[in-house]
Amino acid sequence: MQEKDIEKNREYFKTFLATQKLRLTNQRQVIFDEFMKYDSHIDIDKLYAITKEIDSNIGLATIYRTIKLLIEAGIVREVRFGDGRSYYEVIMGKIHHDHLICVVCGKNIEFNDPDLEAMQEQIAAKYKFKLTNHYMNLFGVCEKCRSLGMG
Amino acid sequence: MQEKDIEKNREYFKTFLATQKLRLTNQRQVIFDEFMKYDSHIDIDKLYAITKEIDSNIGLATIYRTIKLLIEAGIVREVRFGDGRSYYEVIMGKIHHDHLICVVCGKNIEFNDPDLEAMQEQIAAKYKFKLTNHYMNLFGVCEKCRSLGMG
DNA sequence: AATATATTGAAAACACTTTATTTATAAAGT
DNA sequence: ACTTTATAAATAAAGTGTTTTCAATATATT
Repeated sequence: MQEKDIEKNREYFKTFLATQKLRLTNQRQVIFDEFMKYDSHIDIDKLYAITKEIDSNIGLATIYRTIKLLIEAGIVREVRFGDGRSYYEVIMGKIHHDHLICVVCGKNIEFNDPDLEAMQEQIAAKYKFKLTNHYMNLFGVCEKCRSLGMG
Repeated sequence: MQEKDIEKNREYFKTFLATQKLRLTNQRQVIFDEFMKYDSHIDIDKLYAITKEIDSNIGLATIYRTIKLLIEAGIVREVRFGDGRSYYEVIMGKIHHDHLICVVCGKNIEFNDPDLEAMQEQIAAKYKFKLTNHYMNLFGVCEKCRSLGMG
């Protein structure tokens, strides 16, 4: 993400905390910053490892709690790729994207397709739903893995 | 599902077990039958409860193990709706469907859209992926919940 | 029948996540 | 500044859902 987008999100997070009468503690700042800097979906362990390098006695529970806050604030969302783990990614200030995952090598491509987005809206409208969010994961085998005969 | 489709799947499951040198035990039969009869995504607890009524000392571990077999056989797939639980649904002998979920009341509509399926194939082709499967969940608020002012 | 193999339920182990408790920190009041 | 009060933190403990272990049992093969 661009620094100006990060800055916007930081302001939003501050406002969110303020309205909830919560504090912007140092731990929350570190977690927020490292999360925004990381430019892809990240899992708890990775985020824990990264933030622990900045502030060595940050707790795992605090990571969980802060991520929950970020989700509540609408800055972040949870995504899953079928490996049982939860991943988190920034959504605020970014255009929506879906995932295309290679089941052999695990390569994970983020893509955006406006036509697809439009079609999803149409489907929702057909069932008289007002969409709030959506997740789409396409699983397959990438070109490289196919050329290596792996599927 | 129609009984003839269930029968087909049963045959397939039997063949699958045979090729793996596994046995079609009574527990596996009961779990298979109840799963097929249930006409929507089901979670472990529910399946456990249902099968336990048929055979009162069926174990939870056996449910997990049998579901794993059914997934390996390609008869069933796991789906998740963001509530932390895993659900399972029959895919063999049914056309693919996606899910439209009301975030207020939890209503879960299964829908199939051929145009959408085609578009997914196109996207995969663009990235030179060979699709194996895909999951799409649309989250929103249904008409009823909106009319009640719940979102 | 004897032997080998697969399957089971129950319990233990496991991984991920949440909650409870005590301690530390920050804000507000004096 | 100093005390009071409230909030957040780390750590540890508890809670989930799922998988694995294990001894006992059932099924198939010789």
